[in-house]
Amino acid sequence: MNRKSELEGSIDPEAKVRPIRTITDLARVAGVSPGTVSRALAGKSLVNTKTRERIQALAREHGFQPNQMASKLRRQKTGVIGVVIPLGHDREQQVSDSFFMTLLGHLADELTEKGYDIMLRRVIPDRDEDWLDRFIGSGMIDGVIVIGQSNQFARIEEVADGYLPMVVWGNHQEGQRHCVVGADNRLGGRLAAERLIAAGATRLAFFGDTAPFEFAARYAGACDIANSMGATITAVSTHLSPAQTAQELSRFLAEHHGEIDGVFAASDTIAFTCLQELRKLGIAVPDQIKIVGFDDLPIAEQTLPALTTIRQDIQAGAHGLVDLLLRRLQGEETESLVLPPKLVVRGTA
Amino acid sequence: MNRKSELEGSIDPEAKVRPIRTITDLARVAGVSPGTVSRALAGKSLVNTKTRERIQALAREHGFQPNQMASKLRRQKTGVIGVVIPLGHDREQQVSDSFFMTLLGHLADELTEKGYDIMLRRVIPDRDEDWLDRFIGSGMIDGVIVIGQSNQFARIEEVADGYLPMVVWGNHQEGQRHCVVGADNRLGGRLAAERLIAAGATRLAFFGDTAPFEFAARYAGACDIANSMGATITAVSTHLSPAQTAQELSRFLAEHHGEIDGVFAASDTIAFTCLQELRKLGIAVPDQIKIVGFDDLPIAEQTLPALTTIRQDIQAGAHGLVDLLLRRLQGEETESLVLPPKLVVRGTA
DNA sequence: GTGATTTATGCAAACGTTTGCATAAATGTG
DNA sequence: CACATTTATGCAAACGTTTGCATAAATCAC
Repeated sequence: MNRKSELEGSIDPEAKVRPIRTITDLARVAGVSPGTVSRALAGKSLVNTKTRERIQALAREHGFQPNQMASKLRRQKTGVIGVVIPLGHDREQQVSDSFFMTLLGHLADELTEKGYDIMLRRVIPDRDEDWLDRFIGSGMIDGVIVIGQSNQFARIEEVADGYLPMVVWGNHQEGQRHCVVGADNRLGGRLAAERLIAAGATRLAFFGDTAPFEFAARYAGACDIANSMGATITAVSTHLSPAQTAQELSRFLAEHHGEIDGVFAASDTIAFTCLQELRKLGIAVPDQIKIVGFDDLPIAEQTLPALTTIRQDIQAGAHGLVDLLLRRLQGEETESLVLPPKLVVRGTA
Repeated sequence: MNRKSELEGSIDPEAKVRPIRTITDLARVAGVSPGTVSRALAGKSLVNTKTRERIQALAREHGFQPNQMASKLRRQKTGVIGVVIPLGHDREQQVSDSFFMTLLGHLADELTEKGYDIMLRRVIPDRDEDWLDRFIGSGMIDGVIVIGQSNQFARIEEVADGYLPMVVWGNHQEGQRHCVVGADNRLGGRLAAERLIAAGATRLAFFGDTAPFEFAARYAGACDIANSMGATITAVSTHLSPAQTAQELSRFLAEHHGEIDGVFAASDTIAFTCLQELRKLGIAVPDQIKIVGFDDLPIAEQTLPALTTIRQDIQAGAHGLVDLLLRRLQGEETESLVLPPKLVVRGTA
């Protein structure tokens, strides 16, 4: 390839390297004004059909596209939705957590379909107070989806007061001001506890960190039922990092497995770990201890025994998040969306 | 809230709504020129320490941050890395595929740490020829990471000729021109076949779509060994969507399970499905049929029997991708990075 | 105290679009 | 054919930064 040498003397338009970097360049080539090119590429009807097509063809031929930064700056719109994953209460690995990842996948589908681009950002709120304001105020995004409230409920509430186009995945609290989409975690907790008790358990344990609101609500729901049905329940706090969780569960189960006969795991991931630790200890599931998880991840049906769990419809969740956000972008003050969780009975309870 | 009415006559600075939207606004308040504010916020040493701190404090107080679009436009740098997932050979659900999702999580970690933002884009190349050019030419990103070659090898090669800051996750072919990071898939295939044969299998099957280069290489590696060790191997093509895969495997196994005694699954996900189908059919693993997967996803150790598989170090992969990309952003013409896969023996072979 | 150097700031020109307004050309009306 | 209307284009002013260059102020050397 001796493009460079050809470049100088050449008159062959095919041979010279594309000098068309701006709309003005293209305008020169097309013999029109930049404004016309802009309108033509935007497909506006104000420009003559003939010229429009000619310009579009020219653009295609030269592989030209208008600079997005300039466009966004001028139009004060970015066409980008921020997706932010706060790692508040536990910074390890959470972004790799199956549930969030699956949700993100569906979000990508939904947003792409609506013509939006996605700016993904992980933040560690404990290290950076202004994580949300900074993202919103950056001028890079038209709206934001927050995946998980983590321990940032207060901060999110605060921001919601002055910023409409934000939707959050998480738990719905009575009277909260930010728009949230999520399963009815408390109901889910009730379903789980009901199932455990129906399967014969009376001494329950809840495995999972109760700091995040989602998990706290699940626990609260389970307590509702346990209390009203005469069962006992104790919360065993774990951390989200898989390695830590395994260790914590292992220790707890080794010492206390005789004291419980039913486990409600705050997530399927925790349930899997629990299942594995019980197997190591030689404790039979569901005979000696019953387990109910939460999420219904795809693998839930592939464990042995297959996991009984509370299903969240992730796809519906993603759809809801995007739908509400788009409406908020139009200025509508949308209500939150609470999705019904569903008990899926398999082999562990 | 009667802000509007207060706004007019009010002199109380606390009461009026923030009028500080631009650097010029802040400059007026601070009694300096916009240029100085810009320099102060950028932390440049050209500006007096005293004024710099004063301006920074002022900015913090008003919650001001410079508009990124304008900044990016002016500086001709975006600080954004594009991450694109092409869904070439199978459009269903691939973005939710555990492996890619885990990789994405680690990428997010690495890029965030280096101060880059991430623009995530899913594309369906079959519907949109120019998926890659369009992304690169959009002016929104400084560089791009392509997750998976899919069936787009040729297109990627083509783009690589004229665009340096691109790194691809995938398979390395002899003499290819684009910079790739990925496991040595062929070697991985060899390890898998060796293990199956060492465990006693002689009639092997490969489960997975052989169109993507990664998978093709895994299959080729397995063939190397099968041929040299006197075992047979046949490829059984599946599609990536889990539902389809299950159906395809189910049909194949029902009819042909007697003809094979070892399965090399192109991915752990496929291996899980296979395991499940075999269980349904009452075929013992590993006694009647042995299985080796590929990836070593976290759940691999949680199935029963735990999955024997070929491990890819995803974190190292993500690190490599980012490292190479950053070097290419500096203008360096980096070589590809081939990571060694590792056999992890568990219960299925 | 004069001139040379350093330091801190201001000025104004980009960056590449989009779009309201003005105008020229084309069409229609009587 | 003169005038009113529609249609297609051009002009130029934003959008909000950053940064090279010029200059004013402060420091220094002698």
